[in-house]
Amino acid sequence: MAILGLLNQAPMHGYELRKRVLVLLGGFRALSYGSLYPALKRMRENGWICVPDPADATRVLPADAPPLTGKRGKVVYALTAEGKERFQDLLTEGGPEAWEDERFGVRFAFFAQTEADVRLRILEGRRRRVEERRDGLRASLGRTRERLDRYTLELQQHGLDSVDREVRWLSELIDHERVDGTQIDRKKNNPPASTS
Amino acid sequence: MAILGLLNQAPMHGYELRKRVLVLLGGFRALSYGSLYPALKRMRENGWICVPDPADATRVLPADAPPLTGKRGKVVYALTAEGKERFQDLLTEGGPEAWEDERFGVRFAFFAQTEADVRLRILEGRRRRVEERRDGLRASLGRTRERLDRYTLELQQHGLDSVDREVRWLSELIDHERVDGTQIDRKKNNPPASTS
DNA sequence: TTCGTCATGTAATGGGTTACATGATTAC
DNA sequence: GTAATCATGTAACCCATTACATGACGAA
Repeated sequence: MAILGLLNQAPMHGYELRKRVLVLLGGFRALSYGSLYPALKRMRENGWICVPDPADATRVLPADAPPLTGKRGKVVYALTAEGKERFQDLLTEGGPEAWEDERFGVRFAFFAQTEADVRLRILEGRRRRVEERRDGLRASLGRTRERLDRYTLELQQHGLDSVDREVRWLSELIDHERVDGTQIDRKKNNPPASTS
Repeated sequence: MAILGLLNQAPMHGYELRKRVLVLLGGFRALSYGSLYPALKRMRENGWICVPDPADATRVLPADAPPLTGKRGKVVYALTAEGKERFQDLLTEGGPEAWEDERFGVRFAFFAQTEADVRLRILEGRRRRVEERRDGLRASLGRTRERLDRYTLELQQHGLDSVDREVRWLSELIDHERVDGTQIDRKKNNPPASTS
């Protein structure tokens, strides 16, 4: 999704993509080349992305052509129509896939392009998820507080504080969304315009 | 390390181990069976853990024996001498392996059994690591603040706040360690007693 | 007696990383 | 000219998950 979303903003080559993904996800850790390039290959085989001919932008290089052995240059990728469609589909998903830890970050990074109702659904789902974790942690901490050594206690407490903070953050975002949402709802009586 | 450390506290069977690991790591996510049991198998082959005969605790079941097909019971694992040694070695590690994200949590969970100087080294390494991330994030945020949409900004800001909080947490722990450390150093002029 | 949870395990699969190999371009 | 970084890719590997298969035990 990160790749599709970035290519949706502008065509670019793999190396550039890698740096952008890194920033997008908060500089936590870069995608390795051994992961990035095969992914691009697969996406190309799936027809989601293509390599426009630099000499003639109306033409697209065939999917199996350009090893360009010996002299490799930059390979600029662009989204195809299917790729855009696929990205739009991902943008519409509002189920658990969108709020579990692995994807929430990427999902959130493209919130500006996500419909208001989907945003709200994801934020609420995420909050429920994090609240569950918080309650579990709180319960376990309450049960075992006496038996734990200083460090384990410290670790669990810090973990609890962290999820607590995340819940508050999400709640603020949700409140904000609700305010914006009602404002918009009052303005438009027609279905949400698909601003593609 | 989690498995070795838990078995170092008391022998137990796989299922129990799984629950304990979950609590140890802050309830984030349980180890899957497909990961746990093969790991136990490997550790047994390595001679780190063994299965004492329930009928006669002085005897140990051979490593290849107990599929017990048809009627399987609980398989209680215990650390061997080599296993304890291996765990002690892990406890002594104070390099990057100990402060990178993947291991710091587990490492910290066994701090009560870790020497004071190793603890300090790990905490300082960890802090450096998180500070680096914070500075990178801050710089990137400063550079791109104007061009970012509300949500990306919100995400990066929240990330920055999180690492900031972690740095403060680590600093408090380090201060605390330093105070305790000097107190202990004053008391004992002899090398640190190995309180095994 | 049936449902939930305890309990152990394997096989297929997926997704990532590391290490390697190559070469272009830029800055000093 | 040479070091750093840009740039693309492959192959081997590691490690975890999912899905599956089996069965014991306690409570309703």
